[in-house]
Amino acid sequence: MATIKDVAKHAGVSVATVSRVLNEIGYVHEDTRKKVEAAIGELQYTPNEVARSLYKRKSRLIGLLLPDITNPFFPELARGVEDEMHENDFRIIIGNSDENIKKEKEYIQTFVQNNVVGAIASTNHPDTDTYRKLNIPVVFLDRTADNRPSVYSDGREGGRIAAHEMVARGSREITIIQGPKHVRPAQDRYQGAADILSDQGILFNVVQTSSYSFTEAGTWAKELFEQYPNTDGVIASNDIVATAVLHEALRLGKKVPDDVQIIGFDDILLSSLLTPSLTTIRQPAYDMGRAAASLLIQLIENQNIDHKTIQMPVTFTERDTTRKVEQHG
Amino acid sequence: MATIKDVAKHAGVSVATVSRVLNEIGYVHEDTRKKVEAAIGELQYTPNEVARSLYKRKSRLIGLLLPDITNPFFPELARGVEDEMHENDFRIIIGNSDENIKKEKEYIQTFVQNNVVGAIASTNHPDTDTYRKLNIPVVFLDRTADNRPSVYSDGREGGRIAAHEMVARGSREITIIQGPKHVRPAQDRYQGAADILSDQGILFNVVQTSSYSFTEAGTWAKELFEQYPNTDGVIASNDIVATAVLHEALRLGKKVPDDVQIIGFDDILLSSLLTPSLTTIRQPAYDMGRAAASLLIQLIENQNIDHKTIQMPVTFTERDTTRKVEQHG
DNA sequence: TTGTACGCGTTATCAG
DNA sequence: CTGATAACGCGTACAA
Repeated sequence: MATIKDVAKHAGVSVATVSRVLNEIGYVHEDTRKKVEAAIGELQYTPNEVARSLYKRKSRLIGLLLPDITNPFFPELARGVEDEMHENDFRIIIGNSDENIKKEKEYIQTFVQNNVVGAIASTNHPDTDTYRKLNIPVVFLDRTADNRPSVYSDGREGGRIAAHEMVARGSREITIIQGPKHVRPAQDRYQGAADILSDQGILFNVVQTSSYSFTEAGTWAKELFEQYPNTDGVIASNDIVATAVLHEALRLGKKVPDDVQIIGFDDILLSSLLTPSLTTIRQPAYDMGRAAASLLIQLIENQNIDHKTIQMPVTFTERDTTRKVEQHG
Repeated sequence: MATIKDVAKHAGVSVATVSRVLNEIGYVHEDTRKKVEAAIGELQYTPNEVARSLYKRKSRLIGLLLPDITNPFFPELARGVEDEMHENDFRIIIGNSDENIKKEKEYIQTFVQNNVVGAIASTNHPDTDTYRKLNIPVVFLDRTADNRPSVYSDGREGGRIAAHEMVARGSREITIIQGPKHVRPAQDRYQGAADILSDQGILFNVVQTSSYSFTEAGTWAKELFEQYPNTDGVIASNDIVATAVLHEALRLGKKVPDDVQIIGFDDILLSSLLTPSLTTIRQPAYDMGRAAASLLIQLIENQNIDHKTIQMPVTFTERDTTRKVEQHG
């Protein structure tokens, strides 16, 4: 790898001059600029980001911490982040936390050790010292923190919509799957749904789950129908769980949506491909990723930020696990 | 952030001594070690990886280049890489290439600018200068390169198995979906299947596709059944395409697997959840990621490598888009 | 308009 | 066993 020194020698100038043309700063004569540029071309020189980073105490790297890239929801998020960052010449160091505080802390630490200029984290523990003591901007994505920059979708509203639509379509004994207690968006969804149902005086059961793993989801789905065999509507905490419920319902010989309606959350690719295809509350995952990246960049560049918190809209995506509502005049 | 200098001052020693205890190199008196360690603890000091990287001209970072993390096959790969790397204290800079040579080159360049010690790339263009001129080890993952370190699964054998099983289950007018021309594993699968079918003198059609996007897959699926309405067996280039074919077949009122059998490739989560669930040739994606990471680490540490090329086995995963073969005595 | 020299935080060499 | 100090590649005062 050629260094700035090589370029300087090759062009017959000093490193300072090379640096000037590189960074387009200060005055440099047109002729010498040409020489330098020629040298850069010949040597195929590209600046060493590490040296830059050391000197400036900041890199062009940002850290992205996700629970598990293997969960279909997160790649969308990640891709949104990546695209926006790439367009702005930032690169990404990525890590999977498995919702494990220790791993999380470890990653955040190596992020700072590598001089990242900011981080995007999807964490359930935004209020730990890990983040509080950080002196780089952090945007919380999906999993929210009060009064901290964050991008998330309106889970509560999503829950409300789900409940509302399900009732409108005739379910009367609804079961809400509550999702992991420590996962805030899951709780928001639950709350929203529960509120509506309570308001309308409609009976509902609650099933608590503790992870998003598909195999475990199957177990809970079984329990659900054992405990509440008469459930005629299930509001799941996400599409993975909804899928497990759908499979179990079908396995039990129930007709979906006639015997039991199901509404998921997220709208991952899978959802539209199931048979019957899954009605769900869609989160704009890709756009959330982009928004988070965009917000982080603003934070990094210290621009004035109006809204440090961005809530994205959620949309009812009607498919075949819910009944059609009659079109009256 | 505390620096080594701060620690030195705090402990009343020189930076050299701190460096020694940090790196456990050379002699250092037990007492002074204690002092230094105490200082490190109090100041919560962690070494600046950037400075280290600058001096040593190598970091603890590796680059991971994937076509598109949004394609369900790649997160598995990525996770395998990440887990293995994490266990060995390497961190990952990730990039999506979209199979775009320019983007690819750009990423590789920023990888080296950041002093990565190695890279894992899933690329269709391993033979470009981008990689040839690189003086860090690169492991090619999934997409293979001759005579270069690589990890891939046996696509040819997979194709053979698919053809064999499909014939054994009675299909007589088979259509092979060939997958993008520039994607080597797709061509291997095609070749394997075509070989078997030719050998056995069985008629087959070929449909060529040019991407793995799901929406486009739908179009090809339509074309397939328009052109070859009597097809009674489809060997798809991957599970995404197979899913599109399944949907189209069902839409046309065909019975699967009675009228038409379908075999996919990869075994992504989706496949087991479809109705009917998808018979497929499974690739051990996660393990492939881990193997690639492991191989790269060996390359980095310059250990003796016996097999620079690792071919992973592929397994026939029988589900419900193929008929059951009779169990004779 | 250009060059010299220092510092970013570390490691390694070489005296002591 | 420990401490100065040069060097890694770059950017920027400051001088010329």
